Amino acid sequence: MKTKKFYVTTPIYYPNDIPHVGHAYTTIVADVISRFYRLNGYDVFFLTGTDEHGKKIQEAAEKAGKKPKEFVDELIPKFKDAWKKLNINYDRFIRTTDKDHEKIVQEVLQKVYDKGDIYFGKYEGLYCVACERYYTEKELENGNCPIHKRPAILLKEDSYFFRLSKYQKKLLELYKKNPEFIFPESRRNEVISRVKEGLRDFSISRTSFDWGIKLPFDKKHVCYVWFDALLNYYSATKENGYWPADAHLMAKDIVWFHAVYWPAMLMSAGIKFPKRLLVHGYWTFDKEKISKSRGKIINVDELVSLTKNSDSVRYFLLRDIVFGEDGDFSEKALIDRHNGELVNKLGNLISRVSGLIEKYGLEKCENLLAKKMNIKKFNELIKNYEFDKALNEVFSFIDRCNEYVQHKKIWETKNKKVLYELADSIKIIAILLYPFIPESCEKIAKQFNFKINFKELKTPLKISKIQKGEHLFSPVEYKKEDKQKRDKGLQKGDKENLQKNVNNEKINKQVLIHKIMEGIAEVDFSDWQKIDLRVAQIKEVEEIPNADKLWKLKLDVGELGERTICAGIKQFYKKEELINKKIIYFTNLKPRILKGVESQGMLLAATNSDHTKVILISPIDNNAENGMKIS
RNA sequence: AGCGGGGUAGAGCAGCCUGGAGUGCUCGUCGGGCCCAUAACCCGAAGGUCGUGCGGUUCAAAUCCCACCCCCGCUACCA
Repeated sequence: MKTKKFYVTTPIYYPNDIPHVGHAYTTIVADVISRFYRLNGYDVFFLTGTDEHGKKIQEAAEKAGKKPKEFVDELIPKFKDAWKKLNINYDRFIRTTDKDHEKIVQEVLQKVYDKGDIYFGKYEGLYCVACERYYTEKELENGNCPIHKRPAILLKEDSYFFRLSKYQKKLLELYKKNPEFIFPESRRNEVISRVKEGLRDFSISRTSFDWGIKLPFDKKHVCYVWFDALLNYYSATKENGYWPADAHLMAKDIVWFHAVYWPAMLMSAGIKFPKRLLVHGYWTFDKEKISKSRGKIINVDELVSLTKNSDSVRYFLLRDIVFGEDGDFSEKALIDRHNGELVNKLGNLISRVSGLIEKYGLEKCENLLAKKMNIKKFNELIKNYEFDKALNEVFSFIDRCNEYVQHKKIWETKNKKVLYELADSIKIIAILLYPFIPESCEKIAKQFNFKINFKELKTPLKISKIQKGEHLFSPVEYKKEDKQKRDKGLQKGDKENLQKNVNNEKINKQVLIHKIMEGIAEVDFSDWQKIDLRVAQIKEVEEIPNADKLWKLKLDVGELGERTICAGIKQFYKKEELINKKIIYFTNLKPRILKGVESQGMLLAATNSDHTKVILISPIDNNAENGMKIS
């Protein structure tokens, strides 16, 4: 009989990152899944790795005075060490610089090119001349380069594009036919509704740097990010037969690429799709977004050092949140679970039972206690990725065991049969928990003399000499009183008290709302001063593809030069009506990209409540000069 | 602005899809028990207008529908 295969992946990580709680979570989940399926007799292949190409790496390497390959070679151990610390048992660590990967990427590129799904065009992006690089809207600060504080300009570059737009229908069919393709469902719905809005072709090559895989049909170009990166999943298993993947693990930020780009690429190349994308949320740290710049990053070393136990970290991350949703990591939360659940419940149970057995011994009997553990339910929960609930099942069984010791008063009765039931139950607990906390479970197995596999679950534990041994987990003291946190708590409490007082005094809610509204509506003069309004003249009016409400306007703002904005007035004003008109322009509104065009501010217009009427505001006197300030 | 997620006891959550007494979990608080165990473990108690609407559907709403308020996230050629 052929054993069933199971192939699970993590995303490949950017090697210049420090492995932090987010990376750790994804990778641990993949490890838990792979260990679980292995225990169940599947032939598992577990892939992780790094994404090593691209301009950023090239630049970082130059800065360090190294060749890119040399540079990344030095970064890889950081990830491998992190995974070792967390007991991640992967089968291959793929690097996009691996020769077999590069070869396969080129093969696929050629296939897709031959099919006519790649065409030559121009890439347009926001470019800082001083840095000689493109920035994304997010990276820019008010449209300015974060380093040079000067505006980024729109620049064009030769590039090859992948015809993503061609695959809209086929993708929608894929989602419809395979509802399980994207998990959880909310993500699936999100993707579907966005794909329905239409797809834009995406650029797959660059000529502005050369640290990447060369396009087989044009050696001047190197393959750019996603096309190269996504293919790792396929290239790692093309030869060994594990493809298609059963589960791609990832955080929600890269769902779009995996749910849209990836299957479209595979369709084009005539390759089978992966079966499932497992999408999880973000981890915050003390309720704040994890970011390097704000110093809110918690790396794997720190993570493990908090409880000095990698199993605690693995346990915490899987137990604390519902898979798919966002979670908050805090030292206190980790330590609370470590002490409360691992030390006091599991550790203590092992300790007291092994101690009693050492003193009184065992006598075989039927394990009635085991009926309280629903193994079938546990398995179902894991197969549905409900790790928190699965762990809860085991931990309530641990509670039942602790209760059993208590109620049976073993220290008085010295009942060897009851002790046997407990020992056999501990065997069950350790086997079930093994995918989550492998190191501790192996210790238990050694202490109680059984093997960790699913067959042993049903095989009664054989009698052997059991000794008390060392503690599985040591309690950790949580010391620091975070001032900030206390302050936050106070504020929150105050707000609630206020609300309660308000209710008690039975103030008319309408009056209250009115008062609040007034408070919000009041603006300090200093707030007003932040707003820069100017007279501007409309110089050009252009269409934007696929935009039925927007005009792209070029404005002459006098001393501020020329600016481009997108204005939602297409339905109200014709081109001719706008050209050369003087308007009032809000210059320092945060720029944003609308339909692919950066809008650097907005114009002022009057509008009625349902927005069916829009009237431009214009200086009453036509000799108002461009760039004049409104104050 | 659009889309998604959330608002349940002092704190953190689950329950909602598939309606059935506010059910459950963890921490904290209070009382008791036990002495095998890592100051652990066991039993019990207090504590909630389930964001708002005396909103709608229903015999029945935390759960389904509608409106509103507040928080958080995402908005694609970015690792």
